[in-house]
Amino acid sequence: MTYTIKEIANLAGVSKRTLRYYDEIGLLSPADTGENGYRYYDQDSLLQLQQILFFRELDVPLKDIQLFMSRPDFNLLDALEKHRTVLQKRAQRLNKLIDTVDQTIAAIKGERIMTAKDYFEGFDESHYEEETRERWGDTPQYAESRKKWASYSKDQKERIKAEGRRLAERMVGQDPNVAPDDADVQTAIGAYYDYINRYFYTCEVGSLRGLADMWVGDPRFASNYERIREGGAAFVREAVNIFCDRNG
Amino acid sequence: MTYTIKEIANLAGVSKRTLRYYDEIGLLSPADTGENGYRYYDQDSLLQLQQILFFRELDVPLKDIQLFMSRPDFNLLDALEKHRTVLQKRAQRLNKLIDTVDQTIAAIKGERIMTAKDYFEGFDESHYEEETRERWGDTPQYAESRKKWASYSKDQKERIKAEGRRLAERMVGQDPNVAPDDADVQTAIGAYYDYINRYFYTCEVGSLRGLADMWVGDPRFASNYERIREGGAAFVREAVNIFCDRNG
DNA sequence: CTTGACATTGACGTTACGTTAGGGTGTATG
DNA sequence: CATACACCCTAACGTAACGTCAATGTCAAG
Repeated sequence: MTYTIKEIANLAGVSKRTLRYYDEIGLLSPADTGENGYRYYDQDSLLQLQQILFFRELDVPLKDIQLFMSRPDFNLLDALEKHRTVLQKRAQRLNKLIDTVDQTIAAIKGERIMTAKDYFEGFDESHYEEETRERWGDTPQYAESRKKWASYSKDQKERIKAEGRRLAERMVGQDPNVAPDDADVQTAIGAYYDYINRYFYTCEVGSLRGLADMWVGDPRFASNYERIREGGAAFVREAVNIFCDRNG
Repeated sequence: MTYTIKEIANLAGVSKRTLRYYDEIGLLSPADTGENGYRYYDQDSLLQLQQILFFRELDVPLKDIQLFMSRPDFNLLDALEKHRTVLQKRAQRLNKLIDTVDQTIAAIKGERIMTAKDYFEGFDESHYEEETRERWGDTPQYAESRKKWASYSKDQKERIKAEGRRLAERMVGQDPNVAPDDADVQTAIGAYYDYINRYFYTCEVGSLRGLADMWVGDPRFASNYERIREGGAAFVREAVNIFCDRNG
């Protein structure tokens, strides 16, 4: 199923201009571009756009969204659960503001005394943003990947993302007959490890185990891996564990 | 009680730059400016800033905020109650988004089937903004005042607001001895009526009754009027009724 | 084969500030 | 009395995330 730009715009409730802009900055490229230059989106574009809109809703700058979603350790389920808690915080904040409205009304009617501070209860959201940043990694690794990422051009980013997809696919092997300790597979994992260190953040070999665990639950990886072999993600996890045992 | 720019910024949780900017565009001028150019704010500034922040929270453009708060029919209590309902709508919307998160998680786990539209439930807020506009008068009068307002320079706006305050004060009379049907008072009301028609929107004489009713409950007018006479707002309302009876 | 609803790429405009840069002010302290 | 230091100012440029033309190409339907 493919969608024209207007269809996806109507579905998601965003403007066509927004989608072109997201394409322009490399945040959301169409799945396919026709001979005529028309943009065509697919099912996966929809999920990506949904993620983008969740981040945007939470006031994350588009550049950061791009980084988060490109990082090797980005995980859909994890992201959704983070969105959930931040959305709840937001709802709490709105209720605080409603309280402030009520108190102000009462104060105007003379039924209540308020301090100057009370009039602004709920407005200052700085500590919520703090939490968001914390959640999305205000860690040294995050800082590092952010810095690196900022130095890449749009084309470079595009190429890095593509390379990530290519390397990820190589890890599952060429055909269903190879074993997890196959030399090619192990080499591919090493290449992926280098990829992370080169383009994102410095990490230990052991960190790969966590990533491999994630991939098992992530439909974006799973569906790709299943095309090669049944239980593709589990296979990669096994291979990664072997790699870590040998090189950790 | 006066506040320096830093004090008010800390109280409200906004930046000093924001306050300077609001001064620059004439949205919130300091109560007083020192010889040295320092901005000094007072209690009333706090209430005004709170209003601004409520509007801003609801994504109302600063230009519109300025118009709304300058209009003769702006009423604090009314505004607060409108904010309240819109804030509640927002909270509902957030809950919708949380639902969408949960559904998406369930869909990823294969526990649920979603249509393309379902993935974006809660994002499109256009109809909420519609409501906001409706509430704040997507009426011919609103359109008129908006158009007029847009044509004024910053200085003109400043002068118009000042004239409004001046005319409003004149309506309560010079001293506690004059009667509501006093010639000067009635002239002042006529001038205020002209003021509305000239600078904001075309209205019937009878519309003044509604305004006068509002003023009785509005602390900003009340406190000004009380300085001249006890029950100043009620006095003005009576005078306005007489004016409408005679000129309606 | 034209009409009308689609699509495209520039390119400039806008909002609401953030961010220096360069400099004056006010008060506490050595 | 100087000097540190925390505060204030204006002026000016920069930015994010699009909105809004303008000029042009494309495609399905009548």
